[in-house]
Amino acid sequence: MNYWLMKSEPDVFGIDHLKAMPNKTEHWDGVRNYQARNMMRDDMKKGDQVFFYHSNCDVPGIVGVMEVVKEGYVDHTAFDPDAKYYDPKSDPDKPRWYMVDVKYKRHLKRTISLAELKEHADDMLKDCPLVRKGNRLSIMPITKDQWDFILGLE
DNA sequence: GCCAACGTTGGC
DNA sequence: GCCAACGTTGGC
Repeated sequence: MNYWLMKSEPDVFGIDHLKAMPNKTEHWDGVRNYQARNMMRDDMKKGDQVFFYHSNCDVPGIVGVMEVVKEGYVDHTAFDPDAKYYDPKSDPDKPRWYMVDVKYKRHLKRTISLAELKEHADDMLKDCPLVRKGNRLSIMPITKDQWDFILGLE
């Protein structure tokens, strides 16, 4: 089993939105970055555990846990001219973008803020892109050690 | 294949 | 709202 972190803006789609979905499950559409795409298409497996991270908000940080319930499949919103993340260059015969389905598991007891995580940027989280300046990856792998460490902060 | 220009992300 | 960092685009 692998571990991940996925970012989303709470104003657009936050953890409470996910929890409110039917079956507490939603497809993670709209990712238009190749690195993140590759992870969803190739590496994220059913049962993998995922941190839900809130970005672009008052207190950016990890707010909860979710689980991959459907592995990478074509992000059809790329073909929809009315969709926010429409990509005219993505051809249905040769799709460019993929997504996974994730299911809400739980909120953390408290938000583990980016500021707090950065306190460990030189030791436990040294290799975690999240705490590196200028990081813009919206999906990133988390090692088991990092995962356990972060949950230990809760 | 290089790289400048541009757009986006996301913390602050 | 600002701006640093970085990915993408497109001219050459």
